Amino acid sequence: MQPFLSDERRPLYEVKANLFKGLAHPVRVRILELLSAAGEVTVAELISETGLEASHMSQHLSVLRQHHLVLADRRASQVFYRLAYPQVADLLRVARILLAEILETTHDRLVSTINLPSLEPETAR
Amino acid sequence: MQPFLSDERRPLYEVKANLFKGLAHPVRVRILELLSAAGEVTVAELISETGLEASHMSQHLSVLRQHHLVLADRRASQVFYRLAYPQVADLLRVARILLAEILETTHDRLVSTINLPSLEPETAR
DNA sequence: TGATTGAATGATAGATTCATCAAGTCGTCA
DNA sequence: TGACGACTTGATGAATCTATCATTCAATCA
Repeated sequence: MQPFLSDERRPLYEVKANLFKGLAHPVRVRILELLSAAGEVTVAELISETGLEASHMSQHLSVLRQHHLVLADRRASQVFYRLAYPQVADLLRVARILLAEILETTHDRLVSTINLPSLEPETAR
Repeated sequence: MQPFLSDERRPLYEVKANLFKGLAHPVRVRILELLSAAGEVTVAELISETGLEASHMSQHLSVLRQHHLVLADRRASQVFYRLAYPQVADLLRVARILLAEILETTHDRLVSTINLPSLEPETAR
């Protein structure tokens, strides 16, 4: 495993693919969205919000930390997480825009597939 | 496997994670970047550009198609690929911006780690 | 101090993804 | 037609990732 970007000679597309790997899990996306919305959240809140087992949550948070996507700091007995950069939220936003486009197009295609090749004559109308 | 977004009741963060999965491989990022830059590229060009084995390239192209990220069309004996949506290029761009930010911060931290806790007195200068 | 709660780490089996090779499809052209 | 070039699909072992359980660490408080 080498989710780090330490090696500056690594081609950009590898580093970029690596970033996407860090985002490639529903739980991690969910975490980042919660942090985007709330600014700062404790692990306990993340757990109750997602229903995940604590150690499982910790593992995903660890992945996000290794990818430099979130920052943690401990205050008293709790650990608070937040986005490491506002650009992380930008990335999620742009992804959502792309998905909206894809879903719309796919939906349209589906609808026209249903409507056009019908062998029956239009009923009523 | 279900890289499709057919199920509209699926929570958005799952669909989003799935999108990122489609992007989570250096070869696929590379392909998308080539398509972003050139508009339209044949499989043969992608192969010679990346040095990949044909079947391997095909598999990655298949993943990208399933994720609705690229479109293929056959003209004569060759198959041309292009981005399915300009927003795909946007996503790559935003990722690059985020990475630049991360790399800069990481680099700065590294430099200050090297400079500050030095026990030696500054040499010459 | 010892017990308790919040969180991280280690270990591991099961699931997914990747790279490679063999085989198949589709179009062109001799 | 049939042989070749351009791709795609299928199958498979190796590598990676995920979910779960057990253990450990860190801070609070009785």
